[in-house]
Formats: sequence, C-alpha cells, structure tokens
Amino acid sequence: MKVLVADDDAELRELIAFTLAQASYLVIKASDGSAAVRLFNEESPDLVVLDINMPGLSGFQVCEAIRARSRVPVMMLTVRGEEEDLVRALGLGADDYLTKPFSPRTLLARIRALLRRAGMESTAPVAAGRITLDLSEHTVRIGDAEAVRLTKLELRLLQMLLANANHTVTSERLLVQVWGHRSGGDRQLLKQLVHRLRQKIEADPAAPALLRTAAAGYKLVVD
Amino acid sequence: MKVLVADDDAELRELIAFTLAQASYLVIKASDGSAAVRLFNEESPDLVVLDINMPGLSGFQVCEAIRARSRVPVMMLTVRGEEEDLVRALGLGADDYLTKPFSPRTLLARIRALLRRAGMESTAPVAAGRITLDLSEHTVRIGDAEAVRLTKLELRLLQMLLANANHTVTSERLLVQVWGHRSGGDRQLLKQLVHRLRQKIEADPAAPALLRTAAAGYKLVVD
DNA sequence: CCCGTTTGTCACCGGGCTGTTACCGAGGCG
DNA sequence: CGCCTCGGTAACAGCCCGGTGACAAACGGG
Repeated sequence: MKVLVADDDAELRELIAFTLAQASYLVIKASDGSAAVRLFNEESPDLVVLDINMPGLSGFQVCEAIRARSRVPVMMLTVRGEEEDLVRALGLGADDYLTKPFSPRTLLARIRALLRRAGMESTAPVAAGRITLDLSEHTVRIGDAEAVRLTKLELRLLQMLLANANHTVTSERLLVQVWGHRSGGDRQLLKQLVHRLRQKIEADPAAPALLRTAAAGYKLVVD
Repeated sequence: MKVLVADDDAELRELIAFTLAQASYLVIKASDGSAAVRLFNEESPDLVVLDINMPGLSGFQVCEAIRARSRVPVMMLTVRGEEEDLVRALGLGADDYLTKPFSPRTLLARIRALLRRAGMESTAPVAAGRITLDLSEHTVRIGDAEAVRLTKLELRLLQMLLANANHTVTSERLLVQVWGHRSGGDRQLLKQLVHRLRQKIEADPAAPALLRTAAAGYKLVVD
C-alpha cells in the first residue's frame, strides 16, 4: 500500500513517514505542494496525507488537483481551531482530517479506517517507462505485450522496485517490505521470488534486461 | 433522513438537534445510553450521533450494541485530547468522530460526508449494462431474461458489485459492506454467498461470465 | 407452533502459491 | 588447487485459497 505524505515541516513529515513505514506502508514524501502533485501523478499512491499549510501550492490546491483526476482517499492535516479550513477541505473532497498535534497511533487508526472504507482500489495503474503495474488487477504490462498476471508477493516486489526505478534497492529492504521480516538471513526467499518474477516479465530470463542484479540488491531498469 | 442524537448534556443535545432539524433531518433524541439503544431499535435511524461520556451505558457500549445488529453510520463525540477514546471508538466500528467543541457547520459537513459515503444520499444507479437491480422488489433482471428474486444478502452483494461495475472489489471490503465485519476473518461467508448468487444469475455457474473471481476479490463484468 | 427460506458452518477437493532443500557455476582468496 | 561465498536454477512438499456440496441453525410468515 503506497502513501504520499506532503508536509513542509520536515520533522513532522519524517515522523509520519516513519510511522507508516513501520506499519509496512510504502511511503513517498513531498516537501511542498507542487512536488506533491508531481509525485501523485508519477506514483499513483493509494492514499494521500496533505498538510494544508504549505509554501507554493497549498493543501487545498493540491487536493483540488488530485480530485480532478482521482478519487483516492485524502487526509488533510490542520492546526487546531481552524474550523473554516475543515469545512473547505471536506467541501473539496477530502475524506478525513487530523488536527495537529496528533499521536502516531491516532494517525494509523484513521488511515486504516480510510483505506478500509475506500476498499483500497487504486483505479489508476502505476507506471514507469514501458512498465505498467495495475495494482487492483494484479497484472503488469511491458510495453505493448499482453498483461501478465502476478501473485501477491511478485506484485509487492515489483511495486517496490518500480517505486525506486533505476535505483538499487537493497535485499534487506526488499525483505522487510515484501515479507515484513525484521531480521535478515532469509535471502533464499528473495532469490526465488526474483527468479519467478523474471520468468514472467523478462524476454530472456537468463539474461535479465529489466530486473537486474546489483550490488547488495536489485534494480529495475526502465528507459 | 432520520438521525438519532444521544448526549446527556442537554444544551449540546438541543444544539445538535436544532442544527440537524434546520437542515431538514428528522431528529430523535436520547439523554442516556440505554435510551439510545432502545430508540435505535424502535426507530431504525439512518445515522447515529453518540457522545462517549454518558451515564449508564457509555457511548462505547451503545456503539457496540448497535454494531452487533446494524451497519448504520455512527459518529462519536469526544472531548479534546482523549486520543485513546478515538482509537477505541474506531476499533468498535464507529465511522467518524468529532472533538468537542465543534461548530454546527462542521457537524453538518461531516454528517453529510458520512451519509454520502454510506450511499444514502446519492442516487445510486441500480443498473449497468444488461443488469438491472430492483431494490424494492429484491429482484435482478439480466438482459431480457425473467427477473430473479434475491435474498437480502445477495442483493447487498450485487449492489456493491454493481456500484463498482467492471472494477475489482476486494473481499475485505465486501465483508465490511455486506456483513459489517470488522476483522477480516470470515471468507467462508463470502465464498458461499458468491456461490449462491452465481447459481441465480449466471447462465453457467461453473464458468462465471458476470461475477468473476479477480485478484483479491470479485468483479462484476458488464458490457 | 410449524414449515419453508435464508444464512452460517463444516468438510473436502484441486490448483496454484510459497517456502525449503539441493545442486550448479562463477569468482575471490590463501 | 581447494575451499568458501554468493547468485541462479530446479524440484518438491506443505499451505492457502477458491469452489462445491451437505447440513445445521436462525429467521420469518402463516
């Protein structure tokens, strides 16, 4: 599950990101409004956490831009006592809000409630280069080829790699994100999963062009 | 639209009641928890506003009693800073909450959002493609075929799928929407219900053309 | 209260997913 | 050269999950 967190307050942003990562959400961070809009288009998150007060584009404007093309759940962050903000945010299509300060537990409970309500059906597929991932259908399409059906784990792995396209992701991190393992040691699982995924997405699985082995991990190469 | 308001604070209760009445909701008032449960059973409201701190039965207990038999939207009222309360309330199946004090405008906005989510305020389309649902008659018609009578649960399931025609709806979401289950334990129920519904609406139930199994859920395929 | 309908539960099957073990080959190093 | 490590590959077995049938429990109208 991918979550976009947009807040210009670095400390709060990292706290939220850490909390969500601990709960095995895949977190994408934005430090201002325009970055939030760009990352939303690039990453197609399943949920967006938006601070209202941001330099450049405000949370309202970001919310509006998102709502123009998606019904993804949006949670707004506000300072206490600004009721006008709440009414306006809900009017723009935000699904919920939190009043700062809030506890990590509260944040998690609300986010889970939102995702439960929304049924987490991100209609928009995730894409990078020639690779298009359809999370709701559990399929991936390479270029013009036919869509390939993926298993749950394969989907998670590919989602992680796609979120870091052209960058190496360490085996350690993949283990944590895909299986939730806290300790290392279980590399065999990853080896097998990579192998099975290559069988499905590589033209020549023996000579990987997309899912490459890199130092201490793997990397998804897109054009 | 009928709303049950339960709060032992007479002043706040009347303010809420007045606000809702102005917005042309029909309001039923309860001044303690046991009255709330009794009135809920007698009146079958479309939405419940529950104060957590009440003499006798607390808002938690009332919420629990309501959730044992209904999926009606529940909004909890809490005092500021009691984050534990929020987590507990959402865990018990409450759909939203408000922190006292709040403005009438905020209350109205949140209640409307809740009703919109529950699909009670929108004119939910009861038809898509060749499939036509008659909610009052509990029947469904496929193309020119004769209308088929459905049970309550079958109707709810089909209604959910129809509202998301051609899109996968996760099992988790279906469980919540049809039975109101909070924990995702019981897949057997869904399996059986899908099976029974297929017997009624599919030409060849062994090879489903309409109600197809999809990754992590089901999908209603319409042309 | 009785009886048919509806709903929940149990058992079983079969297929695909996943974890495990074993083995191979390449490369590093004494 | 022998040993070790590490990634890739294959094979296998257990497990999970969806489909199905049978039956019990709960419900509901006469």
